[in-house]
Amino acid sequence: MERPVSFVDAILAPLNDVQREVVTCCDGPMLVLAGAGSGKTRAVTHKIAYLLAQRRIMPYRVLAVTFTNKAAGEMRNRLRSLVGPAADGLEMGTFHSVCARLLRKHADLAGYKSSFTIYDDDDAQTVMRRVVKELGLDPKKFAPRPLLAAHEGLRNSLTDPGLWAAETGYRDGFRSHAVRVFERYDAVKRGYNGMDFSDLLHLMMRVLSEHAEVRTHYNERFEYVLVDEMQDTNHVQLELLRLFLGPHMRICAVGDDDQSIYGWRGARVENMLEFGRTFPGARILRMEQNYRSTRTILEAAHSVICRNRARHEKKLWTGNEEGEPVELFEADSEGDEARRVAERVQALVREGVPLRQMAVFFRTNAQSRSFEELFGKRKIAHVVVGGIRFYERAEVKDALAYLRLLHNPKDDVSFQRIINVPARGIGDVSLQKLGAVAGEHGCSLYEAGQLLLAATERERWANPIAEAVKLFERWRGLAAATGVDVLVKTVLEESGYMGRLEGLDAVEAESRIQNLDQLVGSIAEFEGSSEPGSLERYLEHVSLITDVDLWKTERDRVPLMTVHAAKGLEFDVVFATGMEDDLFPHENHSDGDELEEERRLFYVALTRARKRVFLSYARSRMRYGGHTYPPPSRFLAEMDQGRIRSQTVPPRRSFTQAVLVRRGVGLPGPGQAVADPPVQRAAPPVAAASGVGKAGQRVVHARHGSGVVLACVAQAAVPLCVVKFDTGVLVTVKADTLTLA
DNA sequence: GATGCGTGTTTTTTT
DNA sequence: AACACGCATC
Repeated sequence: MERPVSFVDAILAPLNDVQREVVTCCDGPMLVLAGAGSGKTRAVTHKIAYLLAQRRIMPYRVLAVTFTNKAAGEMRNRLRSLVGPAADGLEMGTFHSVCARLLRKHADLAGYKSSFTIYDDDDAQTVMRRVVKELGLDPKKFAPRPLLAAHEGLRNSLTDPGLWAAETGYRDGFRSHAVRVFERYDAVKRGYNGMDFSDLLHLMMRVLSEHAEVRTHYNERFEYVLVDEMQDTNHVQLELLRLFLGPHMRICAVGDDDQSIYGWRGARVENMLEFGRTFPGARILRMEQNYRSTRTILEAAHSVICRNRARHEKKLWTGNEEGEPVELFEADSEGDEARRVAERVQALVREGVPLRQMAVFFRTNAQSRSFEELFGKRKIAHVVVGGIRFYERAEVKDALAYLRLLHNPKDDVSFQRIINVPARGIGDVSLQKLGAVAGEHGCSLYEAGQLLLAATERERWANPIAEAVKLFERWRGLAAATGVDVLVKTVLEESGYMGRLEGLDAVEAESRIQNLDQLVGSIAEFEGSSEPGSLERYLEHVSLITDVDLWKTERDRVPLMTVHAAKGLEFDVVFATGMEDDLFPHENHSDGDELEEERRLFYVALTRARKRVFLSYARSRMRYGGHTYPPPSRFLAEMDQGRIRSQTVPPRRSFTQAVLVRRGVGLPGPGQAVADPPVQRAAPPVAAASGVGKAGQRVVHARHGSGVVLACVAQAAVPLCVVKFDTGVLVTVKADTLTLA
């Protein structure tokens, strides 16, 4: 074998032919269709190294967009080992973090101050609720969640709200009211100097498109742009790419249409499929050799994904060994499922598989609980990745709200969150009055508080506020002079927040204190946190970080996560759990394009595994506060049955095949049967005069029409039923409002 | 102004 | 089952 003779040769040496082409072609637009496990991260990393070493591009002239901050971090680490400290100069991160960073410089052009706060979903809901109330709309009809979803959807797809409101079928005025809400929502946020996630993308786009000089600046600065996970970019993100590039078109996008799982968030596979039209003259390369999984796993995954209609025909191949069959087990309940998974985990540990090389996947966060409980009992070291995020815990948010307010005094959301926590005698009435003062002077609540503090005399209600502001002003001085680590500790102590928790001798207070300690610890770890002026960087960091980013892979614990969170990761052993037909595919996505997305999600789950896959489903599961008895997932039946080893004795014809036949999908090839038909045990009897009270019954409701009972609970005099109506809505209603169909 | 109870809604996935 | 909100009470 030839020895690498130069640095560039060393970059190219470990690559296969396609990868090498990806790395060395740098002149025009390029799209890489990279299958799961085909070494795309390696290709992209080496390409960046090549750009720096061979093309002599300055690091800060390269923009690399990744899907998560963790991916960016890992890429940077790998680059460090290739090119050294030059890696640190790259402009790299998620669309959101890159935009946030750049917007700090151009905030004025977007009508903001550069100290803007980034609102998470929770904060955004608070603002939305306030707006709905202010406009005098019915908060039941205009719930914050759906409004935010619609608002974000419009923005991500670059849809004009006016056109949206005028769409036929929505003449009841709901949409036009909604548009008024959106406008006010945006204005209020701006007044608070706060941005939500979609603002980061949207405002950046506006700044670039409306200010030619800014656009030209970045067109010239970014000589090369790389995008990972192109299949999960949305309309604004594509627009941002075009604006960043300008005329030169030196872009390399990497993606896999089979792994597009964020359609619900506005992601458009079309961004990838129509890449050649968007960027004329694009080279399109395919990476179809898989280095990750066994042949069995790839075959199994392919046998399911190939049933999707909306996809490019392609098939991964591998030189890896055939490996073990995919194993399937059936459990009685979610507790039983957790028990069986735990047993396998322990068996694998005895075989020498490290815990961190295994992973437990599920479709919804709620499913993590049974695993957490059981793993805890069995002393199996584990970590829940995602779910209730660390930074979303109330006490952590409180602490951060203090910091945010210190940095951005216009942030009324943070102000209201903590001004009376701990209690300082500032109630709703005082806040109303303070709000009036703020309205009079056209300033924020905190600024109004500053006015009160400065006033020579004031009414009695204003005293507690002035006192609080006085305290805050001192901390603001401290913020300018010391690091974030010292600042939080001081704030938590002097505000009495810690003291209040310590006084409360509930078990819950204990864990809150622990979380705050952890927060302080994590701040201390944050790079440069002890330098003055690091507050802004820290706040931006925490706003955009996720639990996946935070997850410390070096600790030997089994990660528990949703399949969405598992994107881009790989493990020796994967447990894909909850393979039931209302959970995975999710009941809200059981046909059409949405079903195809669920199938891709299933494909993502399987292709995370290097060596082994264990699938499991439960015959009964607690959901919506009652029992459900879902059939096994149709994906199990779609899978090449020859690749499955079932732990239960196969019957003549499997239940899953029966499901498939019933659904009119073709039977899988002649294969081994899948599993016993689940015994449809009768749900515990729930009395109802009408005879309604069992999962599975078809019922009729006066308002919603006909539907199916998913679950029943007999907690009140009249049992409650969770009904999935044919219109698609899921509602909890009293059993006596239903009649049997 | 704080606490507590009852009621209604929610749960899909996340930057 | 878990949570948020509203209302009533202390």
